[in-house]
Amino acid sequence: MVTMLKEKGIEKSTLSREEFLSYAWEWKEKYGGIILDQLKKLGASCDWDRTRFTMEPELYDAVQDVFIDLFEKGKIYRGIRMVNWDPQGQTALSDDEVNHKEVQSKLYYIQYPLEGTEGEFVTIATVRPETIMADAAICVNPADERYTHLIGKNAIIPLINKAIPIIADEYVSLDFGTGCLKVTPAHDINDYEIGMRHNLPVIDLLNDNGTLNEKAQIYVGEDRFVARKKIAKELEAKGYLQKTEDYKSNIGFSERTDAVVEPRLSLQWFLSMRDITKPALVNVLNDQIQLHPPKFKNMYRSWMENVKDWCISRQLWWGHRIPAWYCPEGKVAVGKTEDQAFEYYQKKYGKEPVSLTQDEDVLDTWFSSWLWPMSVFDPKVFASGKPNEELKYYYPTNDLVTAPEILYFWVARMAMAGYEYLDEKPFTNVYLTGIVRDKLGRKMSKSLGNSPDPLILIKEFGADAVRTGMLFSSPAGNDLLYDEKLIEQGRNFANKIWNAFRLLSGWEVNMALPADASQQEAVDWFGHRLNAAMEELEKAFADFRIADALMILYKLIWDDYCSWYLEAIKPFEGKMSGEIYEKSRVYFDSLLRLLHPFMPFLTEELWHLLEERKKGESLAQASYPSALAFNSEFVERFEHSKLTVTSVRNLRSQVGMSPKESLVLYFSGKSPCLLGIVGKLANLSEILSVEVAPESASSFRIGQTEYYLQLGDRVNPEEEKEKLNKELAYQQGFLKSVQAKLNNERFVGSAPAQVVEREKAKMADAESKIEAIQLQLNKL
RNA sequence: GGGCGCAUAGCUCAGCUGGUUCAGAGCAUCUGCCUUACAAGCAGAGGGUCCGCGGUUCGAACCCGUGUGCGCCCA
Repeated sequence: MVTMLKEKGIEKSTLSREEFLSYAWEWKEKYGGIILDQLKKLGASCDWDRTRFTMEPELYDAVQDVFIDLFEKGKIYRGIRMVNWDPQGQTALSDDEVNHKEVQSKLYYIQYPLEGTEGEFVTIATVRPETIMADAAICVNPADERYTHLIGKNAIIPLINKAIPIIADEYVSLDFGTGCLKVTPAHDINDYEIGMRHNLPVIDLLNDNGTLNEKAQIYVGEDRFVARKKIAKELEAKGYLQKTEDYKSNIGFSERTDAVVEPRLSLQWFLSMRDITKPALVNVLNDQIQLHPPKFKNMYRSWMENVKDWCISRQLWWGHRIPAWYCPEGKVAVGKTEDQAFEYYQKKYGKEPVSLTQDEDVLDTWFSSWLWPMSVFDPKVFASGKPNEELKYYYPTNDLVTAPEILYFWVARMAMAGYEYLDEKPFTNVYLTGIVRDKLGRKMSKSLGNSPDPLILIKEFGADAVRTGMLFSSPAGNDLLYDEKLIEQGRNFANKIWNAFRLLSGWEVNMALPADASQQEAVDWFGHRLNAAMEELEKAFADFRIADALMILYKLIWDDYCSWYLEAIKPFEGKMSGEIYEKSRVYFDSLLRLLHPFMPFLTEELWHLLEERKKGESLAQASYPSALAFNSEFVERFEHSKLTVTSVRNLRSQVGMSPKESLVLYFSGKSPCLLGIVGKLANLSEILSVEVAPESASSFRIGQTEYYLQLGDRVNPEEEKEKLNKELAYQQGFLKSVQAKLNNERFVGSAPAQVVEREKAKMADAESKIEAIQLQLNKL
């Protein structure tokens, strides 16, 4: 907004409030639309008919209703607070309008004589000697033994010879400067707080334009920086200046005028937080409201337990104007309009005001946002006290998704407002996302130029790729590091799914053709696998582990469905069994449904290509599948089969044998392998059970089963021996460590029986493996 | 200065109340493949002092203490 004005060559200071607001609305129309457009392009599934804006008349009214209500309840009051004052622009600045720079300045060590002594003094260190005339006390840490004897005595401010007390307060740091702090309540917020604790007077010695006023007694009318030099000089001349030191300090400069910002006490509006925070804290601690991830609970608590009253007034134009009015004698009336305020005044003070002027300030932006869960449905509820049907239906909502940085500003305050006005939480779950950073971990910022334009990314990679790319790297509550590689991964995933569909839809189907062994096994297995994955998925969603949920689907689709399932059912040549084809389509349909929340565009498109849908039917509204019971033993058999296939492939590639050359696989005893699939995917002509290991065979072991392949003279017996010896050594070492455990009486005595049993099983397993390896070795 | 949190593979992170061969995933890397869905791909492989030190325990990535390095909030 400020940038837009600058581009138009307009200085904010030349505008009236009304003119400024009309520009602000213009900006809002333009950029508010862009944000919504980006969300739509990303495929955000929102109720677009319900977009609302806190500056709409109805919501504006709601904010004022709440201010007036809380004022009448006595929860809103006026109090003193430091604001950033720009003496050149003669205006208060918001924190955003202050630039902090590190500046080389001087630390002055000034001696304050002790009252009633000759030549005794305390020394304080300050960067602002021009404010000594406003000092209200000298403060030391009560634990500082150097000064304990001085507490309760008086010191004399040099040049004006005024006595001030020496007090003790824990705030003072023992190692900064001399350990003595001059307390100047009007010119420093910490000093102000010390002053409040010790009932010290507040002496403001500056005029609006930064010159000294008559309370300074000396150098009246001089600019603060001129006065600083002159006072330092006079202190030195009169022997009060012990020394000066170079000192780096952080100083605020006005963004508008570049003047050094003066901290200044001013009257501001506050909301008392003592009572209103209570239900908002209790109900997070007792999990009525759950934070995800829960590590934020601690932070939330420490903040809520130490919360200070909320300063709700802001020295800005854009925002909800404070509905407070003042008569010339300073009495306050509240009202949304001058007429209402007039009435209020009459009622409260029993007379008519001479005139009323509205407070110039606006309310903190969170003072409207905290009403959002209610005001968006029923802006009148704060005045009426009776929720309408919509609010009753939607409140409280399930989940709030937001950034952890506004957990305090927004989330906590929505909870406060909710309990205050409806006596009910606004939401059950709060999912805290991370901030997007670049891959170097820096925040995205315009000045660094490291923030990508989402619309350009969407154009280049597709919205689904951008969504999944971001989600791959977003564990709850952690920052997500933006890296284009992740978006590429998302795109590749989308591409993979598209190609799976091409394969599926390209088959020539023969409805009469029965399934072969591999196809039948694959169909049976994938049914179980799918449900197992869905169970995991449901758990991940329930725990708000969104990146994990995506990864479960990524692996289910890419590895299980594409790499294993489709390869297992793929006909070598010729036609596809109708039965298998139908089942595969049903599986694909389920996968599309499951993936839809992550990749809405691609899945919607394929879902319609997969079969003719009814008019108006949409995957976005189709039911989401839920897990059914499955046979985990079957899933494990397949895992065993996978390992078998991989081992065969690996042995082949180790000896440089082409995957096209078929082999015979032998195994001893029993094998849980799905023989059809293993035969097909490992390219085996036969799989045979044998009593004794075949001659000159290479072997591998999966679980309890020993497998053999005759790879002929491609295998170097020496290498094979070495491999077996290595394996043997490992197993023997392992056996030894297990035996050591089991021989340890203290282990057997104190570990749970289950754990001991497991160790025994491990021992037996290792023993049988060693036996098998030795048999192998003997053969060689 | 006060408070909260983090440190595990080259990178981003899982690892539930301490106990299976527990050290894992994805990406990246390396090797071999243009195998009629996909080279934006396929098939394999390697890779870690679980930040250092000390303690508790039969047993520690996990619990306690301490040091170091980072991040955030408040001042």
